[in-house]
Amino acid sequence: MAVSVRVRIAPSPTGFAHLGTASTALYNVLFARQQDGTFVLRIDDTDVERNRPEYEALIYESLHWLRLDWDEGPDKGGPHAPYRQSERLDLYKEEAARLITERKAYRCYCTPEELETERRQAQSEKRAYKYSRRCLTNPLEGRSVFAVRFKVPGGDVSFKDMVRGEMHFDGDLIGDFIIVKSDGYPTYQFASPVDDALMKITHVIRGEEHLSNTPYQLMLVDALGYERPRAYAHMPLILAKDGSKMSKRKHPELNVAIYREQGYLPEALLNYLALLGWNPGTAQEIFSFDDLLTAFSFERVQHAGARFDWEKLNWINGEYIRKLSDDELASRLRPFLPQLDEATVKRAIPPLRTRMHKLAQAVDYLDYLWTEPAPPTLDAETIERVKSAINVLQDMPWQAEAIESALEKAVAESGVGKGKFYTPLRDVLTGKKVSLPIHYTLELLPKEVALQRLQRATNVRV
RNA sequence: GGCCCGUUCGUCUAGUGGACUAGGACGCCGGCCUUUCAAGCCGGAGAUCAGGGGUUCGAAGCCCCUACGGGCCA
Repeated sequence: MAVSVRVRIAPSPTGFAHLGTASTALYNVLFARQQDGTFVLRIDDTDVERNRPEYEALIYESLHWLRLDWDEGPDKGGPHAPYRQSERLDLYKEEAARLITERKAYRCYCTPEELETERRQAQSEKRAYKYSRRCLTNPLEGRSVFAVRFKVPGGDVSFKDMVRGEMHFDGDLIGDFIIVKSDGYPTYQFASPVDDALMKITHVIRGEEHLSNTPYQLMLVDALGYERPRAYAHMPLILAKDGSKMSKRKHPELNVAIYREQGYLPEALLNYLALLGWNPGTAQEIFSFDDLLTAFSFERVQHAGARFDWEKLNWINGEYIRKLSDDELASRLRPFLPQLDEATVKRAIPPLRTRMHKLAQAVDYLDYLWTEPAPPTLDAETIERVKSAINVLQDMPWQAEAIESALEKAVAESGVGKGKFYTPLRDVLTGKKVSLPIHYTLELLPKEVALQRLQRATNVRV
């Protein structure tokens, strides 16, 4: 009987929730659900300098928003608790001690300066640098500060990558590396495979930046006598628009929170993320989560990094917005329009829905409802037209279609085209060049307010 | 410096040796619709498949080299 699949993500709480975390989480969740497996959230918070508990909360928040829920984690518990690496330090120490007794690791008392010298020496001789093993072969006396190094066994290290196929690395090229730093904290290279093994992770799905770390971790897994994960999957990186690596400072799109703030729908973001680096081999572009569940496979994942493109995301998001029911759209819009009551938001939806690629744009179309625009200066001719509009609107049921036909009559009588007639009205009502169709612009405003804005405009002469 | 991964329209990509005059999507351009802006519909431009050498009757796809980009280790 096959052991059930267990996957995990292990984000570090070092700042805002990262887009890469969302992307990796998506692939993990898809695989877990496809395999009827378990998705684990582990917090990698061993970097005491940079980690903060409030950042951990941001990770939860973003994953919840995207509905990428986990089965085990620090907040949920589970059979392999604790799920925070900072609470597992004793464990890493024990395992490191075990390796030392078994002579698979050793204490290294070299100072950073000494190591730097070694490294430079190697470089000047045009040799690939590997630690000299001085502390193994010729231990120093009288020092107390040490790190723990893994005694790399070397040899061929192979593993299965679900994206790239069979991978081979030459372990002889890898020098003895540090697994416990001089401050007593484990390195990523050590804590990660230890936890994966102890948490019975069967498939490691992570970003491509970890591909070359894999042989390090595998040798450690073997040395510790653990079972290796059944397979890995190294996902292509998300790159900036110019193909460079994204940085927190220069690329706000790394922060998952901004998508919510700007009115991207979580399901649309997920759809876009799935398409960055993966494709189904068909013409389909829009995928619900369930669609992804049936269509996704690692064989169809791209091997090269993909650039992030706002335009395509905007299009996908617009597609999702247009597909939402009126009620659903209204409720999603509410946080963006606290100034408006529910009924008004609902009435705004029909003309609004095709005009947004993100929800925050509703504000641009509707803020005239709570912000009085500056009255424009009109010429005498235009004022006459505004007056005729007032005239025809005055005894009118305040309803879009009725307004439209009334206005059309006024346009016909004015002898000018709709454009010439409506543009000043739009300006008077909203102060903008772009708005919803004029009859909706009017209808959404309370009748007295609309008439009063029009009236006021007729008083300002050139 | 060593090792690893990559390179098809501006972008995401299809492509697994003949169906490739290299297909789709976003974006762009033009038209229709139209009171503005969108949406929608119709049409168009856009890729000597990073470069070179091989293998083959035949290469975007296989092999080698080079260039460039990215990652990891230090």
